[in-house]
Amino acid sequence: MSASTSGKPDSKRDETKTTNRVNDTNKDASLLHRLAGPSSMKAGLALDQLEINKRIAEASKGSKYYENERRKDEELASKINALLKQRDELMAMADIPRLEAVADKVIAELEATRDLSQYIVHIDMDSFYASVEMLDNPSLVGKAFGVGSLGGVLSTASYEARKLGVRSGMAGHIAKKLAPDLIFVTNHFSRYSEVSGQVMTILRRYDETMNPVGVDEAYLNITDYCEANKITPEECTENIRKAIFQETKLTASAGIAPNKRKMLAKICSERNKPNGLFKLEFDAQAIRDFMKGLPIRRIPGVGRVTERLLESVGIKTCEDIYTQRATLVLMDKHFHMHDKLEIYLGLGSNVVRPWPREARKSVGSERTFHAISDPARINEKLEQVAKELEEDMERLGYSGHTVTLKLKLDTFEGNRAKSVHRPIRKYNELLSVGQELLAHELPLKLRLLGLRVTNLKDLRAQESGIKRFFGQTDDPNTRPLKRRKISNDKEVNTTVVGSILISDDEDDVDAGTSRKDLKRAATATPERPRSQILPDADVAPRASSHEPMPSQDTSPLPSKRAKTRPDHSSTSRKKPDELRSEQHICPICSKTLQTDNTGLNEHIDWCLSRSAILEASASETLNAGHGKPVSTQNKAISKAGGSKPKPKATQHSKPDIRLAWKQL
DNA sequence: CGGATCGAC
DNA sequence: CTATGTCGATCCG
Ligand SMILES: Nc1ncnc2c1ncn2[C@H]1C[C@H](O)[C@@H](COP(=O)(O)OP(=O)(O)OP(=O)(O)O)O1
Ligand SMILES: [Mg+2]
Ligand SMILES: [Mg+2]
Repeated sequence: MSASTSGKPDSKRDETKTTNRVNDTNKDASLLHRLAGPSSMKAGLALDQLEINKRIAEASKGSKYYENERRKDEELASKINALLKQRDELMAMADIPRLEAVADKVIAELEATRDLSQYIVHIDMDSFYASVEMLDNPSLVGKAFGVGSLGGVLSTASYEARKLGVRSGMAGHIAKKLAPDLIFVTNHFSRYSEVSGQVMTILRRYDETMNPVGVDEAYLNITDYCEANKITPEECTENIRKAIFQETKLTASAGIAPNKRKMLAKICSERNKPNGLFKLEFDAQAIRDFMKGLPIRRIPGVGRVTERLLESVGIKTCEDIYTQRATLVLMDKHFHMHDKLEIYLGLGSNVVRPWPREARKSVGSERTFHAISDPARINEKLEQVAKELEEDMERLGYSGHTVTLKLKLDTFEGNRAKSVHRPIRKYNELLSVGQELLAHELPLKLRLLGLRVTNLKDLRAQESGIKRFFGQTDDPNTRPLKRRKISNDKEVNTTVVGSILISDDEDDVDAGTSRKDLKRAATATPERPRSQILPDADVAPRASSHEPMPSQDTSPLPSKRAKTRPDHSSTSRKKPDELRSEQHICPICSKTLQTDNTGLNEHIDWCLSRSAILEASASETLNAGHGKPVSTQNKAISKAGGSKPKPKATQHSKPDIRLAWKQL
């Protein structure tokens, strides 16, 4: 049961299966597994993994961090026990063949939606931060080093260091135990940002709508490019990798597949990590075979906790998803059958597009320091955080309406957060709100303080409708972007009449600007009392304009793209891609529904139990309107009275008791 | 809607 | 002795 909120060392990536098998049921083994995360790469390492885990456990023992992890691990374990108990009860009564039939039907329908027409490429730079560091300091080449600090956490590590078990997210001192000769190199975020900009610029040449994900990776749809230039996807991708290498001297790995996120292309790019390419065969059967052997943990979105949950019901590889489909149907609420079946089939979205500014939902800043309880000193930390946050908000061009305070006790546990509403923009506002929230919690010993603003207002967005004289501070290609919900604000135009607008703007990435910042050190040592003046430390993960990219594909924006992708759009229209918009097709009864997600789920629940009860035969006939055009889509502008305008039908909070009774 | 969890880079 | 920072999604009540 590995778990824990705080980031564990990067695991994922491991082939040589999870060695321990005998100890697997052992509590210690699970905790150990979580602390370390499977690592190892190719063969060779398998043997060492147990030893590595052991050393990590030894080094961790006794620390508060470790104790907190252990606590979480136990919580998860009991959660799983409860889940299994429920499953056993349900399975005892269930008509398994029927449940499997339900899943099989969904599988058949999903298979029918498979779209192999697009060439989606995922590009990911190799050990990015580490590679940039080697670029700037060639003497590091061939050495085992980590980027970060002893006493801090590592952002990443060189491949030589990885061979010894060192990973992203690993505490420096733990890494040192694994690799006594490990070299520590400090982060240079603005450099990474700069290089990232170069890479992204190259990628855009192959696909304007290229979709960056973080600083070192991106998705591209090269279908048009290949067509126009009469080259194969492999050639195109190799050209891309060559261009990146020639222009930046860095290597990247790539994956080519018919869909991206959550699936194939991304998985393929990791297939042969160091400087390689992997293209999946564009054939339904080949894809299904490819998926079969994959450990579910390799699926983006499946982390330690989910892995544990699935493993508890016998699902370790994607093939097991099929074997255990009855359980998935039965406990859909917990296991999301639909998503899992898509994974089993290797299906996924093939929509690639950049992230619009309006998609940002929050801006925050937080900081870890050696635990303190003195209110005055805590307040200083709050001031720092507030100041940094104001700078970021200014730089990014947002103001916000709600602020939440984040705290972490010296025990690592009990992260707590509160929030307040009120228009926020400047430092003093952030600080005073933060102080209010903090005061309410105070007698505490803290190791972290953070502030985050949500309910953002985009200060650079063209004024809704009428005024938009000011230069385009945004994407040069933005056209008549879809208007959002106009200002439904009650509060009339905040301060800032046009004047202040466009303060600095500078545009996207702060491209190597004269950033003399010496601010927070993400991966660096947590707060060095005195001295510690790293004149260079440009440390600070800049949140460049575009970078987040949630799994959701069905994003708002209408496609304004001039270039058209042949079928693509029409093809994918076949199925509701993911299921988020408004129209859905029930996977059980195939009816088209006009409803939101929860409405759809409710319908499916109803539909499942219905069809089970009434024998498959009658399935078609009865379908009283469910999934009806879902009531009013009230935008709920009325916050005045009881904000409960929605009748919200009966909520069967009953978990999975749907198909509980067996057929009779 | 706020808070806690999970996941990712 | 020692364990980051930033952000999105989802579920629960
Ligand atoms: N947990 C983390 N905390 C802070 N920074 C991180 C973390 N994980 C990754 N990063 C940063 C450093 C990485 O170089 C960069 C890109 O991540 P990622 O692509 O996952 O690994 P990587 O590029 O270092 O190695 P790989 O060759 O496996 O891709 O993001
Ligand atoms: Mg990478
Ligand atoms: Mg990456």
